[in-house]
Amino acid sequence: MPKTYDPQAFEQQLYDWWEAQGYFKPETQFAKGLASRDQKPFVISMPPPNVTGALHLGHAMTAAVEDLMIRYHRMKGVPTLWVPGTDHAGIATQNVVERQLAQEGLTRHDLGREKFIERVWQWKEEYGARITEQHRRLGVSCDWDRERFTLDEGLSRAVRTAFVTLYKEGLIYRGTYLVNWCPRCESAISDLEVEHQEEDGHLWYVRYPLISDEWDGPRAEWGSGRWAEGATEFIQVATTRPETILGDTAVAVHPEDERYTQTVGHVAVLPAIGRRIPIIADEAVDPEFGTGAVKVTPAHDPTDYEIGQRHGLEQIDVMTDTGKMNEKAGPYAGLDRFVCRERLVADLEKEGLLVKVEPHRHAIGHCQRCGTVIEPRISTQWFVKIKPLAEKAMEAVRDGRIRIIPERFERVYFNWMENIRDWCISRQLWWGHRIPVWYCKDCGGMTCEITDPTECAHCGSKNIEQDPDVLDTWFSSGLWPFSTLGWPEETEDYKYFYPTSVLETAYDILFFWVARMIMMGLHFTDKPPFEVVYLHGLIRDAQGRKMSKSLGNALDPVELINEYGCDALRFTLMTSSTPGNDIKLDEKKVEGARNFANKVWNAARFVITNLDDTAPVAEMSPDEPGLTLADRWIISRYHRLVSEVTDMMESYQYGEAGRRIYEFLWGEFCDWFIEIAKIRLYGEDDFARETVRRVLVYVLEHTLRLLHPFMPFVTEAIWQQVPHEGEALIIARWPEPGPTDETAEAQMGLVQEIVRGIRNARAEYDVQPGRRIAALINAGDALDLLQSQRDVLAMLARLDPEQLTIEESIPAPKQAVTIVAGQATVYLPLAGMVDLDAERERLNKAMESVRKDIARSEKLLSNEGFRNKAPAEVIAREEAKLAELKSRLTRLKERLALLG
RNA sequence: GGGUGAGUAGCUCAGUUGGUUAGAGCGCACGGUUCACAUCCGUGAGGUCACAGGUUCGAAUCCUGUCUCGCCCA
Repeated sequence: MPKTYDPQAFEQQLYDWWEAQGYFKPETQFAKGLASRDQKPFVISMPPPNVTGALHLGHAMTAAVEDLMIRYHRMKGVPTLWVPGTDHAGIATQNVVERQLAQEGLTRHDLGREKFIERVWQWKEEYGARITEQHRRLGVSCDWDRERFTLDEGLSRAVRTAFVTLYKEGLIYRGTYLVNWCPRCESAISDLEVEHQEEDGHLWYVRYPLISDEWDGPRAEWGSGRWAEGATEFIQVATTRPETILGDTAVAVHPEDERYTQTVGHVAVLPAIGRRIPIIADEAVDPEFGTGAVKVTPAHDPTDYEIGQRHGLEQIDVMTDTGKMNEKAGPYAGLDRFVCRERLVADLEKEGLLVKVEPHRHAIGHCQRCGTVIEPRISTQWFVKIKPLAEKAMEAVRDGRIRIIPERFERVYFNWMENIRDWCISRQLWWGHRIPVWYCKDCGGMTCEITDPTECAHCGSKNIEQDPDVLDTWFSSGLWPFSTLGWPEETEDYKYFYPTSVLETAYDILFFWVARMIMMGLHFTDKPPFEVVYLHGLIRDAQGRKMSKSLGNALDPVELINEYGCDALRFTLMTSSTPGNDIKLDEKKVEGARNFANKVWNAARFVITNLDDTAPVAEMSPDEPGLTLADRWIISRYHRLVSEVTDMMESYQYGEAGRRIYEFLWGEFCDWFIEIAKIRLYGEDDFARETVRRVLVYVLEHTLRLLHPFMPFVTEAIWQQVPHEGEALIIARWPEPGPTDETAEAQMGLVQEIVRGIRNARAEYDVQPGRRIAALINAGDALDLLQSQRDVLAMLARLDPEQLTIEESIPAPKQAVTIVAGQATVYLPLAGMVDLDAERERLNKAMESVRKDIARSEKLLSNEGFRNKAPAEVIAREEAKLAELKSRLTRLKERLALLG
């Protein structure tokens, strides 16, 4: 093994080998007898990354968590399947390809629908392959033979089936409603795809002239400055979007607003357009806002839309698909909506109709994909009637058939589900699943079928045309857990692997994706699509900002892997947070994880180079004869680790599990056990040497198994070199907890305390690091124990074995440093180095701290309530602690007295 | 406006049924070329667990309120 850990040297190679061996496939488990078909499988559908570009750290996070779950279950001997795939990502992908075209000076219209789609497929082939390659670098052990793409034939059939079914059930309908329109994407989008941002805007106060006995309407041209000449009465409204004035069809006030009681029923003249619009009363108006009178634009505002519905107002869409003003906008037709805003405001001012402008902060909706300001707009679209689906979806979580981790997200889920609104699923795009509805040009009927119809279902006319629109990407993603397994066909995979086990993803797509999968899954398969939803947090930069390309703070997972190795990245992602919490990723952490990998690498190198045909060690117990204290201790600690880590894995505490393994390997196995092992490895006793080798092999080989789901590559690479049974760590069995030895753990604790005490004293007294010093150990009850650990103490504390005295009771030498450790008292006669004053001060400080602890402990123990109510175990522990402290204090006192 | 998360060492974070002296990594200080590892080893400093009440024998942990920051929804 090379001296330094170099992940580049083996990661790729190991991955190829694993894949070639078929280890990622459940069939291999069956073939090798590692699992059987009678068992309930563990299944994850991988959230399909968009084929828009490259993977980011969020994908790395998903990969790390899911691969950990998959590897853990595979090692547990459970049939395990992880289905990978990619998403066509309608708007996003169409956008990137359009951007690419724009660089060639082309638009998608220049190419035409067919050519454009070809172009997007080219993109998909290129980037889909790249994503797959990157996924492999992340070490994902998914079944690539089952890889799917949302536009695959099978998945397209699933989409068709789903649509047609919902259509025939009356849960999909077409209608003209107010939708969110993105003028840049030239498409409707769903409520979820609108991102609201607080922004500084303005509130324009405008007055509309009222028709009266004195004034029956404008006599001059708009823009002449005399348009409202002669008008005597006005109603004042306030708006944040003046351009929508052009589509106003009423002015509304609150019915109980006395200021306007007289005005209701009058008629106003709409500026610029000259349309006569009524003053109406409606409960929805907030009398506190602005002037208490609001302009009503049913075609461009959600509230106004509803008011319009109640009052039968005309809906006038004044814009085009691209956000320009249309012919309904009168003099402003052809202008961009924001240019129109400026012009109109200027003209209103000129006509004396602009009363004032106030700064105003409000939330503005933006397109999630391109950032363009959303225009609420009347449009004919397809919708899913969602309430019936949502009811069932809530029930599944409420009754525990689906569990969300962390649990708090269940409330978020309910909250959203309860207030859910119909889902607009049609998109005016070219890239995606075409809506399977054909319109008859003769009878006007709609034909909706799974297979393309050739004639109208109503009149038999051949003169039919398919709806040009495509479906929201999330409509197909919603079917993912079952469509990837073959649904609507009753395939073997579908029957065996569905429903899946865990759906793991970032919490930001809980609504977009998870909720929809639950709704669709329950509706179409009658089963919850998964049992557990595990949500991880978002990756942020070291300053806590969301990583983004525009900020330039996005770390590329592949670059990190190149620099630190995949294992380091994955270990960092797994151990840096708890479920549902965001991670501020600092490259320093990745470096630390890389160092850990290096540590494990070198520990293994040490073990391996010190073996001599040592056989694999399947089992070991602390009570096996011939073991030393250190052996019993490390075996016991290891068994405890297995038990704790397994519990944590079962309860989704992966981060904590990873940290425990880290602490064990570095802080116990390397820092203590390996050091102690050297005594026997470098000694003359063959039996002792062979024993310690066996312990080293046993603990190392099995701890690698625990670490494997966190750091798959380095563990496999090492494991292959360590004596073991079986062909690969990836399919090795997860260890079972074995017996522990509390006595050994306690005794080793004393040894460690003594060693630390001596090291501390050496450091404080500036003893040369290499110098072997004398020590007198007053062992008390621990005499046998400490005598048996002479070599260990001498080695770890750098004591001179010739001058190491361990007795039950030793009179203290005057010129010595005193260390009180557990039942033992250690004297270091550092000739000529001990400053008596300094030593007195040291002892006094120690006494002070002990006295404080004694006081606290005594107070607690003398408390009636504590004695009566605390568990006996806690009381006993406290009593033991107090006794220990008292003995410690006595010894410190004696020592101080001796110093005079 | 509603909901929700966070506030623990200089920084980033652990701390899952309330129970020893609240931990880690990084950073910092001091010291180290011993044959696994300087991607390392040893030692150390550093915290009134945001604040105020409450429940309890006992609270970082449970409850109430307040403040600051973030996110989601409207």
